Amino acid sequence: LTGFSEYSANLHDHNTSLSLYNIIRVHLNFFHPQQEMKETRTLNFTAVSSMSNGILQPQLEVSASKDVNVLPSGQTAAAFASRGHYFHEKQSKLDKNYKKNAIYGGLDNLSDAINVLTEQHGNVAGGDIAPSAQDSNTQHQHYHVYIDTSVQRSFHLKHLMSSVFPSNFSIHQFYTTNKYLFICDTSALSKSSLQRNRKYVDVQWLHDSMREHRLLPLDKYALKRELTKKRVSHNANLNEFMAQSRLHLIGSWKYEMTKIYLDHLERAAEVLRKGKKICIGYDSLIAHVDMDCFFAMVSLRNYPELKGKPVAVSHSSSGSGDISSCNYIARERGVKAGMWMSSARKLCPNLVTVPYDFESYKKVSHQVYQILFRHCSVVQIVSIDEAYIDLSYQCKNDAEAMELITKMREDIEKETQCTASAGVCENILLARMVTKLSKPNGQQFLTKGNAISQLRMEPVRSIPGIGRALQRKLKQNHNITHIRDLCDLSRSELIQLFKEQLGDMLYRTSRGIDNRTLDPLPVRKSVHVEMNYGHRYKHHEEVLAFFKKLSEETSSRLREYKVKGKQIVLKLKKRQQGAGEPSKYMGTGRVDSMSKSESLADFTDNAEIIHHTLCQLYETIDVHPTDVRGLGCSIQQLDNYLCQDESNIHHTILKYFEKNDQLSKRTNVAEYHPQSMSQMDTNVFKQLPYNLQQEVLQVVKHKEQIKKGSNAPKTGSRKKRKSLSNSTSNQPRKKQKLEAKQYPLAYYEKKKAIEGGAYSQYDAQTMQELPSKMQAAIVQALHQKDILQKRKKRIQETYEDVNPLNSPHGMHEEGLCTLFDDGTEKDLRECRNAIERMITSGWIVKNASLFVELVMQFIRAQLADLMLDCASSLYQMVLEETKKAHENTKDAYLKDQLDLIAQKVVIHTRSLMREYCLGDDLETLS
DNA sequence: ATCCTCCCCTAC
DNA sequence: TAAGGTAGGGGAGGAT
Ligand SMILES: Nc1ccn([C@H]2C[C@H](O)[C@@H](COP(=O)(O)OP(=O)(O)OP(=O)(O)O)O2)c(=O)n1
Ligand SMILES: [Mg+2]
Ligand SMILES: [Mg+2]
Repeated sequence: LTGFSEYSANLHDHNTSLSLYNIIRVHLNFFHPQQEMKETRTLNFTAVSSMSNGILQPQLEVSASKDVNVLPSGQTAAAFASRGHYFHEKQSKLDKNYKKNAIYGGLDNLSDAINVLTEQHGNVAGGDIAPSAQDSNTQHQHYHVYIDTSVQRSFHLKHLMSSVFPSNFSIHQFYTTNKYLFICDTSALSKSSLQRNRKYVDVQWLHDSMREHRLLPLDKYALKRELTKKRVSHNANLNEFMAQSRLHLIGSWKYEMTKIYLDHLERAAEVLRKGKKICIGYDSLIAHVDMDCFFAMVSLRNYPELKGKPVAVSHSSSGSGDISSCNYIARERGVKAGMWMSSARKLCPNLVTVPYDFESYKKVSHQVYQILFRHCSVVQIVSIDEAYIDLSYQCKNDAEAMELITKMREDIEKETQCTASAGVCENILLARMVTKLSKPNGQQFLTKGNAISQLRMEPVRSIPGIGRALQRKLKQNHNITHIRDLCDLSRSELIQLFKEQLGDMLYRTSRGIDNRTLDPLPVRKSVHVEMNYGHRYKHHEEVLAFFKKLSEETSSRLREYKVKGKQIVLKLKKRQQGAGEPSKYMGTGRVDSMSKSESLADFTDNAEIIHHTLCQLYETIDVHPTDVRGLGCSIQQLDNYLCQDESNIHHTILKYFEKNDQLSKRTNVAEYHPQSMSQMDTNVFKQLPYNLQQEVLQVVKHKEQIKKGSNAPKTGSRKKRKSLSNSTSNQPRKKQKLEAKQYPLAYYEKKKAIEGGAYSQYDAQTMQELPSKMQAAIVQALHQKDILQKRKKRIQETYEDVNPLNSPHGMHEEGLCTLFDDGTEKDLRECRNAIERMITSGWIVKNASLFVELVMQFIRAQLADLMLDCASSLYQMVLEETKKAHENTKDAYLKDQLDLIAQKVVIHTRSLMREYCLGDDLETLS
């Protein structure tokens, strides 16, 4: 202390040093009144007040047995250096309001470190309390107390002193928040700076305590109740909310990581594309790695003393705070993620809560992925704490796979002090389910058969894809609770009960069938920003003000992700009729969710446009501002999605104009932006000849009228909408004008009639009016678009619809898939086998049209890629196989079906050939 | 038959 | 007090 006072003299900010001196004395007296301080140790701390370079590190001869925090001095120095004349100003400011400048951290006891949180509003203080990045000049800064984790471990901050609390000052990162005591100068207390869960005490308490050499009782110094009284409404702020939201973190992490590890993931995709598996005896070897109770484990590293106790991660230690994750001791008592603290407490009264440590979650996640990428080439990022690995490309057998997994799990534990579990099996689905069986801190390889037999006993809920609702539906309607119950039903029975899609899903998952490949490079299809928390408004203006923030956030994310979108969706949650204030603090309670969307003419990432659209959409929703419980914005139809192909289509038309220079007159009518223009590209529109523009506009206006007639009284709820649209349906309907007469383009007409799809979006009359060259250009564009759509679908169907037919008979979809995936390296024999088995298994009888569709898609794909010989082989093969089967069977029905199939294939192929201008003769194909 | 809009479900 | 987000799959029902 003596040493300290000497240093004090060196501190320009005398008050800071004095206060430091005082608070340390208080603690010395209180915690160690008799203790002799013979030993001298060094306690470093930083006080940011210096004129020289912003940093002083006075040494204080008091006890500090553990390492103490040294603030990132580089940062501070830089911050101050950049300000130049700043210090002169600061000096006078400090002189003027000397009491108002400091926020100090105190000591819990002397063996703990001290973090000194100095500074007033608006300036960086040694990295400890920092305004979040952006607007450092404005009033509205966000402060986060940041404490280095190495310190946090042994650091219990007990007292925070300040005369000035930033309005959104938060100390959530500390061990437990409700112990804090804020020592404030009442005069400086602003209403907005109060945090209702804390006790506030006048600064006089400190002075008196020092005089008496002991900590005095607090009651007398407690600040008046009206000052600490709660504010009526809080209205969470979007940025602050996102900073605290665990769901925001885990929801945005996948694409964040994808961006960071793009190189690795591209290489992974390349390996998959080459398809050179080296595993023997298995179709695939897939590993799934998932961290054990991730948030809980990471947070617990800061509290080694809590080992062995039931621990949950939550913002609050009671009430309606969500549990994000909990350790396995707590799970034994039934505590689960997503549960509220109050219910968890009932199950487990001695549950301990630890606060979130978002930075560490991100850091550990990185460490884990670095380990995975270090050892593996094909990794798919699933979430903040899990990944799939395709080991088929680097392990010959399961033993090698497990050896690699062991190594990686060891590395993970060594480098992060957190454990992971892993499952290895023959496909993605089973790998994931085996992981669950192996938790916590375990690993396992199971053959497909073993995995399935073990999983039979698990509840249906353990199947990924079966959640709350489906579990309930299965139980209530069919008394199905376990996977084995699903296995008792055949595929056709399941499809009968649950329709094609769901029935098939249940069939496949219950049997452990899954032939998806890893997808390491996901393409974003939408961008969402949502906040369903903290909305309590009185006036529409407040809602609109939130839209401002919302659209800014959305726009900034779009720009960050480098995408623009065409469709803007407003999402709104409205208090349900009769629902009172929800039991979750600032929560939504019972609500009706609704959404409204608008399609723009152009791709946008512009905040104003988004804001404007949101406000417009909001007007169409009938809601009182007091009932708004959740607001969100989502952007769809992004320009990264199929963008190349779509721009090609545009280019086709634009090129036409460029080449032929037929841009005679132009108009400015493009300023007219009704909804129905959304399907058009304004750039193209602007370049159209004048008369054509007029014509297009006419059609557009007509559409508008129709829309208005039927659209006006819509509301959000499905029931209402239904009845309303019934009541409007007797109004005169469109049809009359769009009735087609005769199209000059027989080709186009036929396409539209037969194909629908891309072709049906265009108005025949308009087409008719176009110059013939342009017609040709458009038809070409339509054709391209059509192929694209088909191809997209084809990809989906290959994996979803083909699967069922291989089901109990083994994995013979491979044949079709190889042919489809890579026409040049096809194995026709396998393909032939696949077809043969489709026929012999009887599948083909029930799915004749699907089969034809499938075959035609493959042929079309080959033709589109100009793989004529490939198309020809497939065409012939199908005919041969059906013929062969026809001869070999006595089943008349099957014969009929086979005939039909062959016929259809011939017809479709012929029309395909015409489409590709390959002539009429099927022999030319060969 | 397919598109479009709105909605529900699921995983983390 | 508390921070109930994000993204994708898929279905219903009306429109085209
Ligand atoms: N409802 C949920 C589910 C998950 N998470 C977060 C916390 C989890 O730690 C993390 C990872 O989710 P997991 O499903 O992998 O769960 P854990 O890792 O916590 O436990 P397990 O050992 O079962 O994987 O995501 C969350 O905040 N809220
Ligand atoms: Mg986990
Ligand atoms: Mg996980």
